[in-house]
Amino acid sequence: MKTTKAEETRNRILDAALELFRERGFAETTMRDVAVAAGVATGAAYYYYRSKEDLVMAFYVRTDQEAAEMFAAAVAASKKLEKRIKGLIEAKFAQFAEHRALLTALLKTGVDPRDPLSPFGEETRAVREENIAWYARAIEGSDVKLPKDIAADVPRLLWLYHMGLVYFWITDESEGQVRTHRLLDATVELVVGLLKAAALPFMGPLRKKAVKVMRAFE
Amino acid sequence: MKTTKAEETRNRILDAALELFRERGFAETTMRDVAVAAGVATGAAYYYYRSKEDLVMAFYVRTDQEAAEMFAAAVAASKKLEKRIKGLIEAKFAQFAEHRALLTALLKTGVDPRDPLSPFGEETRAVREENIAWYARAIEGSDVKLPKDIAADVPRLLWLYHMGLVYFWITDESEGQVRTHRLLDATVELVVGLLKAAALPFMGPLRKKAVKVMRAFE
DNA sequence: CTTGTGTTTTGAACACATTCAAAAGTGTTC
DNA sequence: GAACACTTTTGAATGTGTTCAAAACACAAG
Repeated sequence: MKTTKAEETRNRILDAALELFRERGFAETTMRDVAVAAGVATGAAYYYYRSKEDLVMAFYVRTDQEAAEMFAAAVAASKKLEKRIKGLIEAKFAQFAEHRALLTALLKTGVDPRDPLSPFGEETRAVREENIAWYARAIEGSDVKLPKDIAADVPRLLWLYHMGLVYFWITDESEGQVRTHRLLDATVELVVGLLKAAALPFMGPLRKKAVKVMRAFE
Repeated sequence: MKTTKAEETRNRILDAALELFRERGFAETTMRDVAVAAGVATGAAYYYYRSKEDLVMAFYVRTDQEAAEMFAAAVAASKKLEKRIKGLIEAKFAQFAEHRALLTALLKTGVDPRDPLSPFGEETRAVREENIAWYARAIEGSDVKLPKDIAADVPRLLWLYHMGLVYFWITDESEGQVRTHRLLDATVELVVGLLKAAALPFMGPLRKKAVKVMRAFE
């Protein structure tokens, strides 16, 4: 738990930023505000973070890592893949609930895959792979047995599915994000149903076609 | 074809902007550059366009409208739905090819549905509905008969599918966007196959489930 | 013509993210 | 403890999207 002085400053800046972002909103908070609140000069914020959005990314990474126990609990809670996936995604929502709106800032830069903060880019590989690994664990020992030819790809696909829901959630202004939860309920059923159906003997050709699509994605 | 003086100025600004965007890139072009190139004061650009991105949107709308004949040709070219959809999407790519990179600017603001320039928002309804209508026309008189319960939703879903491909295309840096074309080939087959399968008698329950999902989307 | 009203155009001013050169601090080597 | 190198901190300067109050213009009504 030893934090050097620099670490301490770094955290102070992030904490100050988050507090202001939550109170006032991302766009309404200036980097000067953040610096003042953290008790440092404006330039200091840029010594530790590349951009205003980078602050949000730091928050995202930190929060996502802190969620590890909740993810583990979600997987442990049931043998049913459907429940596990729902659990994982709901855990993520719960974790980020307080700062939901803030994440739109990440969306804006993130849609461009060339942006360092893109969820598909090189820089975010570590978090991404960690997240994908959770879906691999969810499948392992669940009630769904995957055919060999698609097994390697499915965790990545589930991650993609989860990203879609996260996007929907971030932009969902309905009370308590009910709409997202309804969508989750409906689609998770569909997705797992599809995975189960994929194992049926006569589904071989269709799987081949699907695998071909995934290869195009790379 | 009468263009008032104001119209003329408006167009001059957009044309100057596009020229610069193509030569130099969106981020690298300043609004001052645009104004100078168009022979007006900086403020004039903002009299006609709300923002720098709004220039791109104006270009998008204009180009999309100009594509009407190509869309019509794509639908007329075949009775096979698969070919028609491919044709529509390829027509769009062809039309925007020269300014592909430019559209990332729209992505950035567009991911936020609250943004006026979002493809899902109120302001863009007209273009969106026009685009959706093309998919309705593609289905009409094609080799695919849709079940009543989903018929109304399918054009909108195809539009969504096409948006996904457009997103992929915009961000696809492969030579001539081959990867997107491969993805298009592979998925359009899958999509149409799915629509055909949906008509089979025993698919009723699954369709019901799918419709439920669409309702959650609203 | 003159006046008045609405439209178009102007360019300076503003706000804010980001950069940068210089200063201050910290620690290490002799 | 002096000299050096490296890290951290500073705050002024820069660049650019956007706003705005004032001018210039267009044109209708009297």
